[in-house]
Amino acid sequence: MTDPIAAGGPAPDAPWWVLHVDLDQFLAAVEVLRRPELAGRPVVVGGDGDPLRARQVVSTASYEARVFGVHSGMPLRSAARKCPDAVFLPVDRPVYEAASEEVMRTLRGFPVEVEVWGWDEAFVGARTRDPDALARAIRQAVLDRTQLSCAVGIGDTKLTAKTATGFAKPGGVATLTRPEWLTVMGAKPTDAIWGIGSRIAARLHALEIDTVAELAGADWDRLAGAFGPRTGPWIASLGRGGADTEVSSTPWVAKGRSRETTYPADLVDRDEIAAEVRTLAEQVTRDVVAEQRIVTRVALKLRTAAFFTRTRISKLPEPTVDPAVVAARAVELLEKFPLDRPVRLLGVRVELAPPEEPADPD
DNA sequence: TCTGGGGTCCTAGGACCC
DNA sequence: TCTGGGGTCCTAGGACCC
Repeated sequence: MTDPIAAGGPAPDAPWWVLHVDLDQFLAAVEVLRRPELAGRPVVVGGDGDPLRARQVVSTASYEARVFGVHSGMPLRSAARKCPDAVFLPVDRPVYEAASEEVMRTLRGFPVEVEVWGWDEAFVGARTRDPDALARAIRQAVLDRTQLSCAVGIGDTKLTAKTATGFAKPGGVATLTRPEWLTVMGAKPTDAIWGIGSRIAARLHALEIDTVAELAGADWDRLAGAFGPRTGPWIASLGRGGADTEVSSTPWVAKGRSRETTYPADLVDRDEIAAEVRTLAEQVTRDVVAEQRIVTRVALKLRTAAFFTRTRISKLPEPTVDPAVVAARAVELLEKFPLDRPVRLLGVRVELAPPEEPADPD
């Protein structure tokens, strides 16, 4: 029952632990909170909430909906087919942002480092002799303050902590450390590792590396040769439970911002395409100017009806905050595309100058 | 199942300069 | 003058994640 952190603050000479906090079915849970009558019902959040409209996908499904095989990334129409009785709701970003902020504030109430990883996730770093008590205290505090349930993974690296969370879901606490890593993960396929997706798994397979244990035993130079000087060693370290133990409360600073739209019907008219590009460019510029940031590069993304995606990017002669300048450059980039195919998606991304250092008062 | 939107980091290759 | 090597900047694309 002793909880050195909750009871007496941080323990400077205690071991460093990495905790991973992951909110359960976050979007759906927030929606149920604001509409208590939905409790216990299958809830699907995605797109504009219209399950009949094409080209929209599920953002989050409640556990009641997951039972029917509904999961994130699935087209909304498929979800509707699998679970016709589900309640379909539109994505409401400001509400999730506010709920997320409340959760993160709760975490920061502990004497720990808090590194936010999106709306529904954070890493927590702490020196403590009782990480399990800390994890349970965090879970309880989040539940008390926000009525939201989370799972907490405890580890000695970000990777082990994140992996432990998978075993803790929903709403529990689990621990995994590097000494136990191979016992628990060794027999699993390489893409069970956070950071290794289907493409890298396929390339590893070509090297006759199929399991986590095989990856752990793989030759580093061979991996560096196959994947490059940074990616190779990084993949090798993942096979052993990862090496990243750093958790930092330093606020995240965006390097870029983007706005993109998949259109319900393909665009074919050049002027219409240009007008949409202009709109996206002006929007994203307003977004970043509101955050007092300055645009240095402009990228245009275009996806055809056949799902062929290409990007063109260019650096501005000088940084700008002028939506018209960004829009003009984005439209210029459009000329680099043949525009001989129907367009399904357009996106404008801006890259940003590092924020100004706060002025020295002296 | 016809496939969203918003991010990050890494690699590779060409241009250009010394 | 027919040929090298290194460094930096820039763009395109790949891969991953939530």
